[in-house]
Amino acid sequence: MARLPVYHRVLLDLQAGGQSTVSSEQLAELAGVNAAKVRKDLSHFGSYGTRGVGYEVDQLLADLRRELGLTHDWNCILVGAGNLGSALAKFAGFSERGFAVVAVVDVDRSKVGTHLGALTVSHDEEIGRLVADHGIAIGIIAVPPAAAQEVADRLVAAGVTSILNFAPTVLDVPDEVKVRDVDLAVELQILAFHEGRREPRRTG
Amino acid sequence: MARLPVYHRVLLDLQAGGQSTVSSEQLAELAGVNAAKVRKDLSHFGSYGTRGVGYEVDQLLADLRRELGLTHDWNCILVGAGNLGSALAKFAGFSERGFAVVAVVDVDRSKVGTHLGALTVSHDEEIGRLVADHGIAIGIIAVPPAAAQEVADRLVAAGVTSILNFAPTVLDVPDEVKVRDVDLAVELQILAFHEGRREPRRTG
DNA sequence: GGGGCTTTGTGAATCCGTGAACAAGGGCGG
DNA sequence: CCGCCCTTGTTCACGGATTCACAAAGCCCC
Ligand SMILES: NC(=O)c1ccc[n+]([C@@H]2O[C@H](COP(=O)([O-])OP(=O)(O)OC[C@H]3O[C@@H](n4cnc5c(N)ncnc54)[C@H](O)[C@@H]3O)[C@@H](O)[C@H]2O)c1
Ligand SMILES: NC(=O)c1ccc[n+]([C@@H]2O[C@H](COP(=O)([O-])OP(=O)(O)OC[C@H]3O[C@@H](n4cnc5c(N)ncnc54)[C@H](O)[C@@H]3O)[C@@H](O)[C@H]2O)c1
Repeated sequence: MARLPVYHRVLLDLQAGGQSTVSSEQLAELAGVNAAKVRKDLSHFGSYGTRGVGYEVDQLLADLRRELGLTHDWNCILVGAGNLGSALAKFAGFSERGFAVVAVVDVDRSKVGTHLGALTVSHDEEIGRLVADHGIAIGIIAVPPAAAQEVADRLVAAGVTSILNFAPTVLDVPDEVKVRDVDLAVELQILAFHEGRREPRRTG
Repeated sequence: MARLPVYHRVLLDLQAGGQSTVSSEQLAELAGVNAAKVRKDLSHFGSYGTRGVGYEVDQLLADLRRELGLTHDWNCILVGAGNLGSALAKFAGFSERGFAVVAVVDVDRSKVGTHLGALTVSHDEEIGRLVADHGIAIGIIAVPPAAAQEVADRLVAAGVTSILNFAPTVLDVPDEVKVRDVDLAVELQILAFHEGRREPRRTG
C-alpha cells in the first residue's frame, strides 16, 4: 500500500504535537483519504484500536515502522551528482524518515572528490565496493536518460535490490529488483491533461 | 490515465529514432505495460491503427498531444528557490515535454534578483502579477512543509488551478484545483517496505 | 485477385480497490 | 453495576481497471 507512508508521516506530526490517541476519522482527514480506508489498511496488519476511543499514536507508529521496515535506517547510494543529484544529496529531510544517503558517485572525474553537504563524491567504478562496504540495498539514479540503463545494470550487479529512478526511461532489471520511477514531466502532463479538460483552450 | 504521458515519451524516442510505425506490442514493451492495455487506452480517444501494421508514430503523437493538452506550451511558476527549486529551475528537460518554468519566486530577499539558468528570482508578493502576466495555470511548490499551505493559498488566490507539490504535506485546496504530490521519502519507504518483506532483517 | 499472415479493436470474465453501512465492543457516566 | 454512546472491525455491493482471447480487417506476396 502506498498510503502507509503517508499515515506514518501524519502520525509523526501528531506525536510531535503531543497527541496520544487518534481516531480513524481524524487520521483520514489529515491524510486526505476515506476513514473506512484507514481502518481497513490498519486492520490488515493486526491493528489494536480501542473501540470508542481510537488508536494509540505511539503504538500505531511502532507498528507502522515495523510494517514499513523502518526499524533501522536504510543506507542508499546516489548515482549522478548533477542538478538533481546535488539537491538530493544536500537534502536533510530523508534522515528524519529513516533513510541515509551514504554514498554519491559520478562518472565525471572533475566532480569526484567534491563535497555535497557531508558527503564526498566517489567515482562510478567504486559502486561495487561502496555497496558492499555499507550494506546498501537501495540505489537512486539521477543521471541522464541515456546512461540510466547502464547505471541500473551496475547497481544490480553490485547487489542493489531496490531502485528509485529519476531518469525518464523504463529500466530493464531482473524480476527480483524493485524499481520506482519518478518522472516529473509525467506529473506535469497529468496536470495539463486535466487542465485541458477544464476549458478547451486557455492561455498557458 | 497516468500512462498516456509514458506513451508520449516513448513515441518521442521512437520518432527521434526514425521509426514510422509501431505495434501495440512494441509500444507495450517499451512502456512496461500490457499490449491489450495499450490498445484499449489508445482506442479510448479514437485511435487509427492499421490492422496488420500498427500505428503511425507521427499520427499517434499528434493525437496524444491533443489529448494531453500539449498543443501549446504550459507556463509554470516555481515557488521556492532552495535546493530542489534550483535544480528544477535549471533543468532543461521540461521544455522538451511541453512545459516552461517562466517565473521563480522566493520569500528570502537575499535570493530575489539572483539568477537560476535564464530566470531571475522574484519576490513572493509578485505571485499574483506573474501569474496574471504570463497566463500561468500550473504552480510548483518547493518550499519547506510549514510554508506549503500558505503558498498553496496564494497560488490559488492568484488563479493557479493545478499544483505540483514537493512538500510532504496534504494541501487543502478548493475542489476545482488539482494537486499532485511528489514525496520522495514516501517513494523510498515503499521500496523499503518491499525490501523488508524480502528477507526479515538484513543490513541497510 | 486471392489467400495467408499479422495486428487491431473489443467482448467477456475476472480481479482489485473503494466506500457505505452496520454489528460488535469498550469506556464512561450515572 | 448498567446502559448509553462512540469508534472500530468487517461485510457487502459496486465500479473500474486489467487481462485473455478472438473475430474483423488490412497488407503483401504469389
Ligand atoms: N534537474 C531536475 O530538476 C530534474 C527534473 C526531472 C527529471 N530529472 C532527471 O534527472 C536526471 C538527472 O538530471 P540532472 O538535471 O541532475 O542532470 P545533470 O546533467 O545536471 O546531471 C547528471 C549527472 O550524471 C552524471 N553521469 C552521467 N553519466 C553517468 C554515469 N554513467 N554514471 C554516473 N554518473 C553519470 C553526469 O556527470 C552529471 O553529473 C535526468 O535523467 C533528468 O531527466 C531532473
Ligand atoms: N531537496 C531535495 O532533494 C528534496 C527532496 C525531497 C523533498 N523535498 C522537499 O522540497 C521542499 C524544498 O526542499 P529544499 O531542499 O529545496 O528546501 P530549502 O530549504 O533548500 O529551500 C526552501 C526555499 O523555500 C523558500 N521559502 C520558504 N518559505 C517560503 C514562502 N512562504 N514563499 C516562498 N518561498 C519560501 C526558502 O527561502 C528557501 O529558499 C521541502 O518541502 C522538502 O521537504 C526536497
